[in-house]
Amino acid sequence: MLTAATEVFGQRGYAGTTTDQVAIAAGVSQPYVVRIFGTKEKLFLAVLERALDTLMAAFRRALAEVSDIPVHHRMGIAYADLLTDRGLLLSLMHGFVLGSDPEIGRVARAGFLAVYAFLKAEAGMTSEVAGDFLAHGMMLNTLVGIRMLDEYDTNPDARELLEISMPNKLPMLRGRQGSAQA
Amino acid sequence: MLTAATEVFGQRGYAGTTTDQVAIAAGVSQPYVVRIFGTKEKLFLAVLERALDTLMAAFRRALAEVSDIPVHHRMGIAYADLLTDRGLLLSLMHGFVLGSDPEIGRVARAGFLAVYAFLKAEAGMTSEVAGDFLAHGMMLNTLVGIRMLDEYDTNPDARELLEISMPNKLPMLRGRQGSAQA
DNA sequence: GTCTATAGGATGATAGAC
DNA sequence: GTCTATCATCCTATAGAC
Repeated sequence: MLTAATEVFGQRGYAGTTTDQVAIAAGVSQPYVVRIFGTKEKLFLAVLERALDTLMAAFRRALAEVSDIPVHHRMGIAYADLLTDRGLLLSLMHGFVLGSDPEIGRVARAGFLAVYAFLKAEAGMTSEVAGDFLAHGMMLNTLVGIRMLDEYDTNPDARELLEISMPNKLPMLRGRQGSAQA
Repeated sequence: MLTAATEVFGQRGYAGTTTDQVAIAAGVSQPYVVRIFGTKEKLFLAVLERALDTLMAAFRRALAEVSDIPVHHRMGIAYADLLTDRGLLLSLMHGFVLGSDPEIGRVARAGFLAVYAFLKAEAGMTSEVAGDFLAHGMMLNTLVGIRMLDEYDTNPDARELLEISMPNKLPMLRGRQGSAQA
């Protein structure tokens, strides 16, 4: 049910999603969704928290890996791999731009800062490198959210932008165009 | 009325904004807002188009300037200056993550690609530099949307992140904390 | 645990007066 | 041009049965 909610919220945003859409995606009744999570807002907060936990776990795993690929690059791959968890990065992104909402904003800021702190303290990045890393993460989120993949075949600039922003990830993503989306 | 709508949409997003909130912000009646723009969606599209026009105009102006500051840097300043137009960058950002909506997605993708094309063709950036430029733009949008400024005084990481991402812009922004937001 | 039925409130849009 | 009144729909949440 959380994963179903993640997918729908990722696609339509917090306000744009109805508890009924989540219920249908999860194969349960609408009142049951509300019964389990209390309110729609609590459901979204649960989605955000699971997304942040998943993200941090992926980063820790990438950091612990023994490999000759530089840490910085491994973390980028780990981030892009999260695209397979449909709606996860986009739900986060929707949370990030809703900072004006008291509860959502609090969780979003705390999560964002936790990632930044992790990149510096544990992954050993400088402030500048961590900032660049996050910037490219936000770019990737945006490209997915804006569905730039839809223009891959028809617009050379779109293709170029995608290839710059997520090399190695495109074959996987292009295999599932048209459907729900990441 | 468009500027009022821009501010509200920037803060609450497309679905999270009611035509009544826009009407109040503009000092008119709710039916009048609908009467003028036809539908809420058309209103949002008008906001997006104005934002994109304003953005491109700012870039062209920065490009035409005679200065010893490198073009690349001038464009960054021009972008950050758009923060004074409340809600403009955030309305754009909300549009960007709604790529799944047929109409909004179409306008958002076209606008994003137009900016990318401009950066390469007219500002003379390489694909990589243009990609980096856009990435940092998305980062700035995110930091504003998440209201990272609210943590400036209490969280050293937040402060650091803001200073990395928008040097020279903080004094201006900090002068209007707590109110609506950019 | 999960459903059906439904209340209660908001919201986008229309009609029509001034 | 702009408003008041209002409808119809949608949506979150609750009540209560199985």
